[in-house]
Amino acid sequence: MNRPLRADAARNRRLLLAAAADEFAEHGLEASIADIAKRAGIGKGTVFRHFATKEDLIAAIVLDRVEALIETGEDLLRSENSGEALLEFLTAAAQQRQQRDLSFLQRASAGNAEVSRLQARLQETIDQLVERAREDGAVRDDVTGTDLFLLMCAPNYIAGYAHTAAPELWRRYLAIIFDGLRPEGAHPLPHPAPER
Amino acid sequence: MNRPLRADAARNRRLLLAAAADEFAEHGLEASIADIAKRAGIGKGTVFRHFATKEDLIAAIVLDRVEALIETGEDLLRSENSGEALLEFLTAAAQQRQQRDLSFLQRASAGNAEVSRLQARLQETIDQLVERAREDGAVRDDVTGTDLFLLMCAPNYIAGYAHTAAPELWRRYLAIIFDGLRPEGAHPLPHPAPER
DNA sequence: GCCGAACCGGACCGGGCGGTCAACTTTGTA
DNA sequence: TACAAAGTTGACCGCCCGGTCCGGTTCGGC
Repeated sequence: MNRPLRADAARNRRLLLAAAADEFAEHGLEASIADIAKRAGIGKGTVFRHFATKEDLIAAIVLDRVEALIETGEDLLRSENSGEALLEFLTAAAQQRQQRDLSFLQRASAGNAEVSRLQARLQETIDQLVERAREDGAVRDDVTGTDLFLLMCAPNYIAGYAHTAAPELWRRYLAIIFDGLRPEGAHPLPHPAPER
Repeated sequence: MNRPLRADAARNRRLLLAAAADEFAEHGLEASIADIAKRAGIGKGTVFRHFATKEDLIAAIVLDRVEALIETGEDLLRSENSGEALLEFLTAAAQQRQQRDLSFLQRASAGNAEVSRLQARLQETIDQLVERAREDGAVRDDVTGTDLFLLMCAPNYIAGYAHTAAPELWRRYLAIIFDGLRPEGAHPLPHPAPER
């Protein structure tokens, strides 16, 4: 068991994670460790003390965000209207991404075991959200939790091209996609749902 | 006016473009010029003779693909069923992307003037495709050509996570999104369509 | 078949990157 | 307050990348 971090180390860790998120959001995956350190106001060596490699740093950021999403999902699981809840979850996910688009980090940390573990938990939460909505007839019955896990980030991706001009544009595409998920007017799907 | 390329230069140019597309598809934007040259069976210097910078090479690849899409769109503009035509166009776009996902190149070459020009032409083609479908009542009347321009690539993005396991999965999400574009069961959209 | 222009290739350059390390500073505990 | 452990730092390393350059090769008009 590792003892708690020293006060200064804990502070630096927080600064570092925040600065890294900002820097990645601005410059993409190519953001350099040196720039991140400078932004956090710490030395480059300190970065590597906290995270052995750049990949570890990325994984830590992703972990934070996935965790937040799981919490939101679990809260919504306790709400009344299951259809609303699902839509709200998607909205929350999109909002997180809109604030700072770090989707590429998710892809970059795909191999990480910890990230996979937590993402599986997120997947489970989404499964329940969808199952509930489906039973209530709020979404068509041929969509699965895995579908929603994949669809989740699409609105931001679509709106990404006009990000600065219309930062809330993702709402439009979320609505279109959600209409496609409704039972009314649904056409049979040409491809089976993906396995895990 | 530049005279035609010498026979060997023309051949190398073709080899180079093909190899670059493959290499980018496999290794992403970070694919190195040296590797591309090796794959094409030519020297590194030759790459830079054909394209002054890496960005120029990327733009050339993107240009080829956008051109192909414009042609497909213009053909479909002459078909009978406007709704089918739109769906077919989206299918063609997705298929191109599924073969080799080079969406990141599109983003990387966003600044290029030539690319912008051709993309504007593609946009026009899509506008007409959508307008026709809308008049026929095949799609809801609050979606625009710009919407479809943005939505076009979403199915591949969504299916990208399971690319090798289910290469045709994009068809599923294209169908869901297209259901969302239909007039039946459409709910009002919470955000106006983007301008150009 | 000759010859100049076009083309090819790979050694080379400067720069920036991720990551290391050893000297130094801060922390917190006894 | 004394001191060992934990944390910090930035100069430094090796590597690889995009891009240059020039001696050698190939093409094609005459």
